[in-house]
Formats: sequence, structure tokens, C-alpha cells
Amino acid sequence: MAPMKNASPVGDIQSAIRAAGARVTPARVRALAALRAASSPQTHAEIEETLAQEAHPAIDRVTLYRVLDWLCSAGLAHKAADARGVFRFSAAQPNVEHAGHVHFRCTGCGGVFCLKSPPPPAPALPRGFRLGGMALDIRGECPRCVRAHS
Amino acid sequence: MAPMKNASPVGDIQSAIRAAGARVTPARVRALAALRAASSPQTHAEIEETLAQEAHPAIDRVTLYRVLDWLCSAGLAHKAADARGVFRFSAAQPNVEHAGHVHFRCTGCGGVFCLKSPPPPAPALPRGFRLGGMALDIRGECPRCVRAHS
DNA sequence: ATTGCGGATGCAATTTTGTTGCATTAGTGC
DNA sequence: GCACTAATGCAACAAAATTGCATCCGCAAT
Repeated sequence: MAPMKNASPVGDIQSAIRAAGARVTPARVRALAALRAASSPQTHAEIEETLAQEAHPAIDRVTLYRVLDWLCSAGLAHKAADARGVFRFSAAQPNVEHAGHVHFRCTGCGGVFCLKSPPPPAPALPRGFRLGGMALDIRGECPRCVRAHS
Repeated sequence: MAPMKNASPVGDIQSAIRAAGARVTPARVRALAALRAASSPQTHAEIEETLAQEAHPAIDRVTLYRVLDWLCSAGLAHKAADARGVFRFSAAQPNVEHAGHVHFRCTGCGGVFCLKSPPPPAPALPRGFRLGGMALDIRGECPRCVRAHS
């Protein structure tokens, strides 16, 4: 099993959730704790199984989906599809500002890494086009997957 | 819709399939032709819809899955999960380099436009990371949708 | 503490995406 | 043309993710 190294104090988790302007519920606390304790990006099923072994009341499948999506929209987690096409969730590293830099997505494990590089300037658009948003998607393999793959 | 510029001669496709040591069937020819004509990696559903509009007998959903997987195992196509977790297929050995320009996706009509702008330089990666690909996804509205929307 | 509001949850049902089994069809070499 | 078998089509299945709605509970005002 994955070693549980980075267990966050419950207080940190609660204040992180509260700081995002939402209610502190068991589902959110436990899901975020599981994400932070995990040593690699987890699928919904893996998180569900982890939480099921916790001697607390089980969390509904759908609720877990919604909690995970909320964590992402709150900036507390990242969501990315792995090589099999299933979503993997990982805890966002605290103290990192997520505007103004680029994300690297590992196609092997689905992990998201923050690069120091600033985002590129928007290219010139032809007449009439209206710019909505821009996403520089860098894909590749993280060091661990590079080793495991060979 | 995306313009169909890069249609391969049917003979090329047939010999490519034959060279892979397999039978030349309508499903394989049409699927590979659709992939080569596409201006961006296509999902199974998109390819299916494209082929359905072709006034030929429809190709079964499962057959298309198997054909696409076969094209990949034969080295004629590539398969990769996109950000939504859906597999996208693209023709291998592209005569058209799709790494040499940027795509603009209209959030209104879903159309994809190829911009002339060169892609930004790849940011420096930390040690151990292997760069797989880079996609600058620009979203917004195309001129027609800008007019229709206001 | 009590109460009320609305966000959060649980449950059922549905959609989307992809796979497996098997009988039938059709491409290819002869 | 004929036979052999890869390839197809159909049905059923399975996994992953979403939607609708009634109920519950965190939390702030009282």
C-alpha cells in the first residue's frame, strides 16, 4: 500500500476548506486528507476504497465525485486523465500560486506538476476572433514514470 | 467545420494497410482516411459521425473501436487520452506537422481553426521529466459566433 | 440553545465510453 | 470460383461519470 507520509493536521484541512468559502463537512475533510496522504494521484475508485476502510460511515460515490470536483474548483486539488483515460486526483501543493505559471501533466500517472516558467504571450488572432482563454498543456512523463516505463 | 485539406490518396492508404500484413477492408480504409484528413486528433464519436455522413454503409461502433485499436497496434495511428479522459486518435507519420502551429477552438460552434502563429518555445523542464507533447489550446469565439452571439 | 436557510449529501436512474462473446460475412491466395 | 480465416456486426456487458430530486445538516442569526 501507499505509505502515508504527508498526513496533514486536520486543522489545516478544515481551515483550507473554510478559507475557500465552503462548509466543513466530513466528506470534504476525509477526501482531502486522503488526497494529501496519497503518494501518487488517485482515481475516484481508489479514494473511495481508501475511505471505505476508515471505520467511518461510507461516503456516497456521487458525493465523492462532487467533493473531488469541488476541491479542484477551489484550487485544493488537481484533476487529470491518466493514460487509461480515467481521472486521477491529486492534492494541490499549498503555498503555490496557480496563476502565472504552467502545468505539466504526466501521461503515465496523471500527476500534475507546476513549472516555474511563465505562460507564453497570447499569439495574434485573425480579425474577428475573440480570445476567451488559453491553456498551455504540456504532456510527458514524470521521472518516476520514466523509470517505471523502461 | 474544419477544412479537409490533407486527404491521402486511397492507394497510399491501401498499401499502408497491406504493408502491415492485414486485409484491406472498407472500415480500415475509411477510418484511416478520416484520421489523415482530420486537422486534429479525433475521438471515436467524432470519427463515427464523420463516417456516418459519407453516404457509404455505416460502420459499426465496435468495429470502429477495433479498427482504431488495430491501426494503433500497426503503427498507423496514435491513441492518447485527452484532458476530458476520452481517447483521441490521430494518424501516424503525419505529412502534416501539427506541432508547427496553434489551434483555436470556438466555444460557440466547436469549430477548430489553425492559426499561423508559431508555437511558443517549450519551457525548461526539471531534471528527469520527459517531454511528450505540447498543446497550446486557445479558446474563444470565431467571427461568426461573435456576430451571432451579440 | 434553538431555529431557519441553503449548501451538501444520498439514492436512483441515466449517459457516455469502452470491452467481450459469438455467429456471420467477406477479403485473399489458390 | 473455392476454401480458409480474418474481420465484421449484433447483443450484451462493464466501468466511469453525470443528472435530478428529496432529504439532511453545517452554520450563522437569534
